[in-house]
Amino acid sequence: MIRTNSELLSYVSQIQRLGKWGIVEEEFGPKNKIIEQDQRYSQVHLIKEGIAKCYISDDNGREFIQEFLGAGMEFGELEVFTGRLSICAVESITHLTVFSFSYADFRALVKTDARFNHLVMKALADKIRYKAPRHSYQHSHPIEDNVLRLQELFPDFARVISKKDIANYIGITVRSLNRALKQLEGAGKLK
Amino acid sequence: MIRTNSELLSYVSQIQRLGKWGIVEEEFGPKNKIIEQDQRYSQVHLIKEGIAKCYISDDNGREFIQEFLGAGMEFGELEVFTGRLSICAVESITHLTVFSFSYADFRALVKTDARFNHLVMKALADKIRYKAPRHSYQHSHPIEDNVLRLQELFPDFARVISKKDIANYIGITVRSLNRALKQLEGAGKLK
DNA sequence: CAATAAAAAGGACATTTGTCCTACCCGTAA
DNA sequence: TTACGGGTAGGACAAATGTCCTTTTTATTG
Repeated sequence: MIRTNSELLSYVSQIQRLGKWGIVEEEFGPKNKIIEQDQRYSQVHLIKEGIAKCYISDDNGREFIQEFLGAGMEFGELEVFTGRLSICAVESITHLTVFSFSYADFRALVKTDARFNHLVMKALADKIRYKAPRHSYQHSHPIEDNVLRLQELFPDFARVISKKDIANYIGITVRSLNRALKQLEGAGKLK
Repeated sequence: MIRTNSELLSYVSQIQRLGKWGIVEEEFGPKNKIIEQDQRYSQVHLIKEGIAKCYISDDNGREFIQEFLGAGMEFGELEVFTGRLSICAVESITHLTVFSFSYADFRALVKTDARFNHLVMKALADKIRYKAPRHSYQHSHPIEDNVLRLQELFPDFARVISKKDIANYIGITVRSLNRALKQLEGAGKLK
């Protein structure tokens, strides 16, 4: 449920320690909007520590959470390749420490460092291969199944992530989430 | 709605004409299952001509269409990077002509040809940036809006793609699709 | 051509889910 | 302290959507 990428994180930490590139460390408190939707930026970020959410808001003001990002996950990297505006907003949930690259450095690394290139490519592929089955599952299974699934993947999700975020992640309303939780409690399948 | 990538197609055509790599051309009739879900393969494909669908089937036998693939779209490439089983099945809709690479050649090209590397990276990024807003839109808009949207993106979708596939693409049943179409006809918003 | 299968259309009903609303608890700022 | 906002919880109702089924149309193939 909360995605991570330890291989990428440790490699980037290593690069950063060398000091050859302008990779800086930044800190954010909780509930900090780091990236807004439909904007242009010039930095790529990689989470060193903490949890953030990446979400799309639609015209009706609803939020649809794409991913919860944990250690080693990048964001803002798509735009380097597509040259277009950001599609997701990213907001810290817990306190967050990130590495930040300029587009120029990120591009240069991708071009000259084969291992970095490969890890970034793999990270993109992983984002795709993770998203598809999740949406498919959500679509074709009742809410209760989805909740149980979360519980398996991340036993104490309820203690870290708000109900609202969980609902937006599953793509339902808080009301429906509560109904499902009630249902599961009654059946003794929860907690 | 039907994704394409002319830049990648023309570059691969060019590479193939050089004959330095073992890129072969293959043909498939309509309704041919080229890739099955949860299998291991050793080839990457790129569509030269025709339309295919890429879909996930869930445990209940329902299909959820991820993308309609047109000229220049790759499939089977994720597994080169992730080393895992296929997540989607791919089936031709029309007659299909594809270029096929062995994993070895694909990997070698990614490693040695900077332009190819960049185009593949961009193609991955595009797959991500395309998928997210679509699912978000589908989720938070009534079916009618989704149908109208398809109509805009691809005016005569109904003549090429079956109702079942369209419904599976939007993530609804055929019954609901018919209801929406009826609704729109009545309001004079269709055709 | 006839036979059969697959796709399309839609009625009737049940269920799920969303919308709207009210209430409660808790932490914080005035 | 009091007032307020945010998160949580759940009742009542309406609307959207799925399920199941029947009929018609269109395409395929022996």
